[in-house]
Amino acid sequence: MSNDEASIRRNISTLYRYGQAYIARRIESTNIGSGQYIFLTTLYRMGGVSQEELSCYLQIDKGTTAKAIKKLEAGGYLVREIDLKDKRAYKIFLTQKGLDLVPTIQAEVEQWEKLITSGISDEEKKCIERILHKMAHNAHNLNKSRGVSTRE
Amino acid sequence: MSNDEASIRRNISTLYRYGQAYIARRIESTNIGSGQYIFLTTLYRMGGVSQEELSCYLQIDKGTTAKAIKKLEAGGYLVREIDLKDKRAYKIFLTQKGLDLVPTIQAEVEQWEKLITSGISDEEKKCIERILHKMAHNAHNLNKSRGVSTRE
DNA sequence: TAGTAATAGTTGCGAATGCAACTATTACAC
DNA sequence: GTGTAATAGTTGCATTCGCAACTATTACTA
Repeated sequence: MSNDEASIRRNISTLYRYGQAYIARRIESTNIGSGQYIFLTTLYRMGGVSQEELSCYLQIDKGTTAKAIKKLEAGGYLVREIDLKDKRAYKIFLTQKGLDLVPTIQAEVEQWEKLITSGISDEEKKCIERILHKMAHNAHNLNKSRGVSTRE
Repeated sequence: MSNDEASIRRNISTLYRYGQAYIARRIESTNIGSGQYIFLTTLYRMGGVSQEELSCYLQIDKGTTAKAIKKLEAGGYLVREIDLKDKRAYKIFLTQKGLDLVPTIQAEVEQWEKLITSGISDEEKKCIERILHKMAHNAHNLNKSRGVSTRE
């Protein structure tokens, strides 16, 4: 207990905060912030989804999603079409401007991962990817089983 | 394309956000938020340090530290004494109220780590602790080498 | 010793985020 | 069908956080 530097939670915090700052700096020439790029890269692979689906997939609050999508739409990076099968929802598509930007962003994200995994073997990288995914999954399940008493 | 769900950065983000929310819920009966508890637990082990030392050790911006310490002082969890050897700095100590609360917070943090590492072997846990620490270290060095140079 | 650097801390600003309350639409009872 | 519950999205509020500009003190240097 004396040495806290191996704490999972503390290193997660450091990596998250530094990662956000890194991406923000690297794409600051666009008007896209660290809170929006993840939606662009996700929509690149999953065009036509709704905000609800984005929120669920990325495990991000739907209010946060709404604000990010709003900014990206204002910036001309995506468009929203009302889903005619469910008029509450939108179907979201990247514009050409959005599509053009994604490779740049992806390169920055890959560069970040490369930098922080410097000195870490491919095997260890596989290991950490697998375990991080499992931990995130645990965290998500934990959250689901909380509070909402009517379901699950 | 490539499945993005193993992305280090995405799972780090999920774990950070869910972790913050978990701790906030678990200690909401106190008036301590998820942005302050880390200072309490750190001061428990390192009493008498300055805000600068806290910022450096936790790798948190000194402005953020100042605000957290201010709240904790207002709540009566710690006191600040001017360092007579350097009148710019304070030496920070937990009060009895602060000391009494730390075990409760530590228990919640340990419970969180236990919950998210459910189904993960001790060996894997050691592995992830070591690699996360290394990645956080890389991130920190990256940040250091940025500001020093004048270019970019 | 005077003048400049660096350092410790504070504060204001803005971004990212979650939560809760709200509207509008859809789904499901009956 | 009517009424209630669930769902998609919006918005306001509060918290966390980093950055930059600022003050006060200390360290360094010429």
